[in-house]
Amino acid sequence: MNANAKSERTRLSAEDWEEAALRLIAEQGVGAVAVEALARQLGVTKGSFYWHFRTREALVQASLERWELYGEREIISQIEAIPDPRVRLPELFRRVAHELQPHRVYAALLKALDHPQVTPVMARVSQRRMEFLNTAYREAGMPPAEALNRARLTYAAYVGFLQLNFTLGLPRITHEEFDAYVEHMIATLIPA
Amino acid sequence: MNANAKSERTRLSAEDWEEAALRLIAEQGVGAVAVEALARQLGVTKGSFYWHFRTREALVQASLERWELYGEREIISQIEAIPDPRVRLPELFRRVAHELQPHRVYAALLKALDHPQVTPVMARVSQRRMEFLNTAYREAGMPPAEALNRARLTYAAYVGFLQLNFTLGLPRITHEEFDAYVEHMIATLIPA
DNA sequence: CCTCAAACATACGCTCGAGTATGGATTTTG
DNA sequence: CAAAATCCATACTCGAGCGTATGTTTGAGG
Repeated sequence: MNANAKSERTRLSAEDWEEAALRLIAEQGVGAVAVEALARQLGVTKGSFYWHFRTREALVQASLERWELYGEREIISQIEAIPDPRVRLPELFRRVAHELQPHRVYAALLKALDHPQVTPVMARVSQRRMEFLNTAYREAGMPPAEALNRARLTYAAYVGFLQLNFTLGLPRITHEEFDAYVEHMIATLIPA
Repeated sequence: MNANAKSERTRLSAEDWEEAALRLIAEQGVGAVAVEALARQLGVTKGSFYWHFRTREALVQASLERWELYGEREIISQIEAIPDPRVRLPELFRRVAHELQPHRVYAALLKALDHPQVTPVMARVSQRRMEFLNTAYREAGMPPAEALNRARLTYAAYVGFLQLNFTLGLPRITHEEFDAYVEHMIATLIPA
């Protein structure tokens, strides 16, 4: 798709820095985004960075905005294409469960919720997703008041699972056990 | 119970430093534990600190061990005193929901799960709590395989709620709405 | 091929926080 | 009360990381 880590492209653009920063965020968190470290990883020096960005803060900001803008839509639009509302939620659960890769950034940002640049982004993204769940539950036939709470509960379970499994690696779970867990979630949280 | 923040005790002990560190962790996270900042808060200088601890890492370690050791037992022992297993879980949910203060440290540590000193502590604590939930569900009459998954789901919901509400402050929820949410959790996650 | 702006390198200054060295003050104890 | 142990202050070093200043390369258009 584009240049890899080391010395394929001769000149870099601001977008290259932003994507590299996002990779670093996904792997080591927001705090690990250091200018000189990124420069080494891209095969250049600070001199390059400070041409593209005014400050380190600006890079983080641009990366987060980029993530919020381009890193979402896919799954939601796929789910919205499913005609029967009652099939949507189980399908959503299963797909999210088997594509944990794109959630690496989200999991990393969860650990930086107090960061002033991260907070508003995560507030917007989480809010949107919960509202999506909310309408999905209502369209599946659940009364509004209950649907809202169920959406909150579902999303909390998602967030908690990310934390416990992704970062902590707990519980040590096999592939089959995981599938059983997902089905248990579906049976418990989605009305028949 | 003991000396407060500023200048009541003339001499300090290692425990004083550990408790001060835990307060700081609860309020600003593990990353905010800085030696000189803590010293100012306690009304002394670094010279004092490095008599009690060999390094900053040692303080963090001691604080975490202290938290793991003394900071738990209360709620669990209270719940275990309830005779009827079917009443335990709803009671647990309600008490946990209305005593969010002692969970500040846990919520802060969730944001530092990648920290090498935090990881093992959180793994142990979370594992213990999930096993407690597991047996509670089994004693309430749930089949073992289902009970384990339900325990995972419940604890994930707890963790996720901490993150979304505590740190992010989302969703903006009133006291009454919160109670309704807790009852919804009980109705959804606990078998009749 | 020449030029000029974009893209990068090099070398610096600055701040912040951890850790050390050493001496002074304050208890505790024989 | 003297001495020894405990507790703390002051004054440093040192490395990491951000940002700046200024010179150097590269490549696309005239």
